[in-house]
Amino acid sequence: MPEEKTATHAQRALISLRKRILGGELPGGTRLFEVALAEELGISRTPVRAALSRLAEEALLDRAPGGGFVVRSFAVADVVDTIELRGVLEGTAARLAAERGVPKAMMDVAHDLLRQIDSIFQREAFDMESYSALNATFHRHLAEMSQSDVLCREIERITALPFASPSAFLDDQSHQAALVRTLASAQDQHRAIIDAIANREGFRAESLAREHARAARRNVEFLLSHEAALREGAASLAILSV
Amino acid sequence: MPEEKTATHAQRALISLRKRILGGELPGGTRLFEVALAEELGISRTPVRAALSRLAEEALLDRAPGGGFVVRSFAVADVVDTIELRGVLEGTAARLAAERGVPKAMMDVAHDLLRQIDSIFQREAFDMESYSALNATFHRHLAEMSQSDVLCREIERITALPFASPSAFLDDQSHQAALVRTLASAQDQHRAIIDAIANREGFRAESLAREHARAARRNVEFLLSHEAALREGAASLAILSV
DNA sequence: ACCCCCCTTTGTGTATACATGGGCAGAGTA
DNA sequence: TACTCTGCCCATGTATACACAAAGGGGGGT
Repeated sequence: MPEEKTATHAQRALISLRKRILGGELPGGTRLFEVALAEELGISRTPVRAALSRLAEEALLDRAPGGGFVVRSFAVADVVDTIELRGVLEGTAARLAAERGVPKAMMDVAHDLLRQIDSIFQREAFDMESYSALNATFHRHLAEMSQSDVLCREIERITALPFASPSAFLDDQSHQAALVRTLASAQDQHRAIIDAIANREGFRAESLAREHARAARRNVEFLLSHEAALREGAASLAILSV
Repeated sequence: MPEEKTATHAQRALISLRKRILGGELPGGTRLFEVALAEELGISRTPVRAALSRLAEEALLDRAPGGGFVVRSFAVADVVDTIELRGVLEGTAARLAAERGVPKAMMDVAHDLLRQIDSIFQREAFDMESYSALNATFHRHLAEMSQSDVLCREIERITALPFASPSAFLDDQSHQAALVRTLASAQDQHRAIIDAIANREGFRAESLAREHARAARRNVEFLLSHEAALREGAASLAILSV
């Protein structure tokens, strides 16, 4: 077997359960029982509890009133609201960056990331994997430019939800061709946000970052409007309850 | 004080540890050891672990890289940023409420809360405890008017931090007299926010809610500018690292 | 026939013993 | 003196046994 498995049982359980929740195999509302999971995974209850507890931190599980854990339900409205929230938070990061000013070194990194993303568009075959990675890095860097640990932390937290990540629907195989066309304009927005920050235009930076998140929202709504066919290919949406 | 010890050891440990962290008795950066805490509390490691895990969910503890927990450090900048963040989130709630429209029943509750707060100002002796409670209720209701579970959840999460709560510095004994004067204008802002929502003025509602949070920020900055004397009385600030 | 009580089942809470692994100190050597 | 290697120690990881509380079902009483 691929001996890659991480050290502790708790970590393996965490990874395994997370995958099953995100994959929709454990639908929202499912009560998770320690004993059952322990037997299933061939480990004792203790590491299972540890894993469940961490999944609750990740907001994938809710604690049931009398103890125990329940898989959190995500409706379509929740996905939309979460993306909206990411837009608001990234907008705040952009505004704070503009208002507070960004050290030159950090600004250089931002421009470098912009250039790297540009270069992807210039190759013949579009390398979605590289774009997705660079896009994630750019967004992480944008958060850091706010120079607010608190804000970074919350953005990271929200972004950890699979459907709310800035690169959420890029890996989905179903509609890449249609998607690539929209990425060029996303990159224009990236550039505009950095420009606004450089010019200390807080309001403009915030507005642009919010609008940028709307692209992800349109993406979700597009995927969901085409029911089964496209939705099958959208792994990030497997978690949806309805 | 009705000594209402809850059922389980884990809950008692949670409460005890939370109090000690918030009270500054366990300063930021302190590593918490399971065995030591277990002995200290006279219980076994298992419930201690459970309590630590929940404190990590509450963002009062960080998980150390190699396992274990460390008390989170809050600098002044973090307090300011957290309050700013609350303003942003409540602003978003207010905007969404305005954009999406609020059911009449909910709007009635909001107006009723406004009236109840008004009535506090009309008594001779200002009842800070009642004001504090009503203020918290009003802010919770404002979040709910957004009709977004995701947003409510995040607001509640941020608001759980002692210094970020809308009623954070109201209970502090030291400067109540000076404080009461500002509360009347806070109530004006409450009214304006609800008015904006009723008129479906999203931008105005958002701006007002943000500005409203700035009052809390000014409060912190005032308390901190008067060093020891006032800060002693501000229990919410005991957690501060510096 | 209905209701109440008890007993069993099931799930989490807790204690404890043992495993494991990383870091540090001390000794031995170049 | 500096460096490294070894072994101990401490903190967390894991398994397991037992405790306890809640819910459900069956049996007996009225």
